[in-house]
Amino acid sequence: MVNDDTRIQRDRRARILEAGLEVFSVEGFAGATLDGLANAAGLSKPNLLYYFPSKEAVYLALLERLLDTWLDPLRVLDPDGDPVVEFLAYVRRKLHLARDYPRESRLFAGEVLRGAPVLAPELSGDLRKLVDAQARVISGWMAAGRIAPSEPHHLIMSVWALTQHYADFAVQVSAVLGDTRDPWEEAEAHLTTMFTRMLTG
Amino acid sequence: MVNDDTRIQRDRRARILEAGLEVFSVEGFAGATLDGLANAAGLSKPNLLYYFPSKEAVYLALLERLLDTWLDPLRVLDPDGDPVVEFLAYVRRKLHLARDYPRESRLFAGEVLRGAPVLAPELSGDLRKLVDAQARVISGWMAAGRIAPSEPHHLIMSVWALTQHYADFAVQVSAVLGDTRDPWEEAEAHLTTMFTRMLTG
DNA sequence: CGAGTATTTGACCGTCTGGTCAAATGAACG
DNA sequence: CGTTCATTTGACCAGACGGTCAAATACTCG
Repeated sequence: MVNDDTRIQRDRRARILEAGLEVFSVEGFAGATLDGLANAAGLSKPNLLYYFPSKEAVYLALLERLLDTWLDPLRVLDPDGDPVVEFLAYVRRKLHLARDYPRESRLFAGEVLRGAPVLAPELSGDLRKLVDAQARVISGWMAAGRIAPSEPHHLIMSVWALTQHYADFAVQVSAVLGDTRDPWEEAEAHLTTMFTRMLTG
Repeated sequence: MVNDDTRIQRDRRARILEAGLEVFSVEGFAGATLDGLANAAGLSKPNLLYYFPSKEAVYLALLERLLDTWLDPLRVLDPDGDPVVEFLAYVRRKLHLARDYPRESRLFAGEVLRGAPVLAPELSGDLRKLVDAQARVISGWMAAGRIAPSEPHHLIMSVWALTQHYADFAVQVSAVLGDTRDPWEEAEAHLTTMFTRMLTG
């Protein structure tokens, strides 16, 4: 049969990856167990291993998929648009990404925290190229006097640091703000203010 | 003998905590092993357990000690000083803390990432009080028109997010900046610029 | 239906891990 | 020196963990 990917295979793999996201993002790679993974996926352990050869394979597949979903919305920075509008749109996109995909954010954070044993090559490869490209656009804006000068790479990293913080340190954010407030809504206002001032000098 | 803590006990406990910091900050609680811990401390496993009853006890002792060293330099915000100078000094203090104690920073980050199973009470207790106090000082400055208005809690969290980022995501920072640059020096300049603009509107 | 393949599972295994224990060693002191 | 207490250790254990395997079950299609 030429059919290489049956409906059931797609379904099981998807469920395993979903479960993996849930488990790895909370327990970390070391803390997660095959039993827990299988349980969260609603499968028996050997059944899970029928679809992925090992725990590490699930983790790898997850990280691989992550980088796509994660970096893709960040590629668009139109050099010809209004710099402040463009940049603020970028900030909002990144913030919404953290808000809507907190597990992905934490999974990524956990990897990098441990020294990125798996993701290191991607970081100094694809990621760096992406940042360099955006830094060039921003540099252009600054050179043209359209936004206040600053260090573009650090500016971009500031966006990451600030947006991811709300996802990765959600517990701390809630503890500090209290339960009655909406961190994400406030974050959007705050970051808008902050980066507007940063860019307009 | 009235002496309840011999020289050798202090030494061993200190070595264990030092080893724990090294190991837990890289491997996380789940990833760390007693053997690895004992090895890093230069002790045999049962010998380590002679000083701490369990792996968790080492972790707990570490987190407990952490909060002191970690939050203490952040208490000083003089309401009567120059707001921008005061706040920038705060930022620098926090940045140097992250630079000089990256393992502590990562240990803390790992805890909070996993939902702060241990530290949660402290976060909504001591930490929140500390932040509230500082937020009040900042609010006062804003009300007096001495700095541009913004949300004080988020302003403070921005400092944390940005400074810790350079320690917790050091691998990513290096990957993005390349090996020839000095992240910490650049970070200090960048954060000075950023928060100056933020505060002066 | 029946043959053949895809999927699922219970039982099992070797290894690692956190932790125990009794015995050995070392230090202090009269 | 001998006694006493603190420290250290090799040997050990029970449970968890990652992973295997052969057998059972479900599914597909002629």
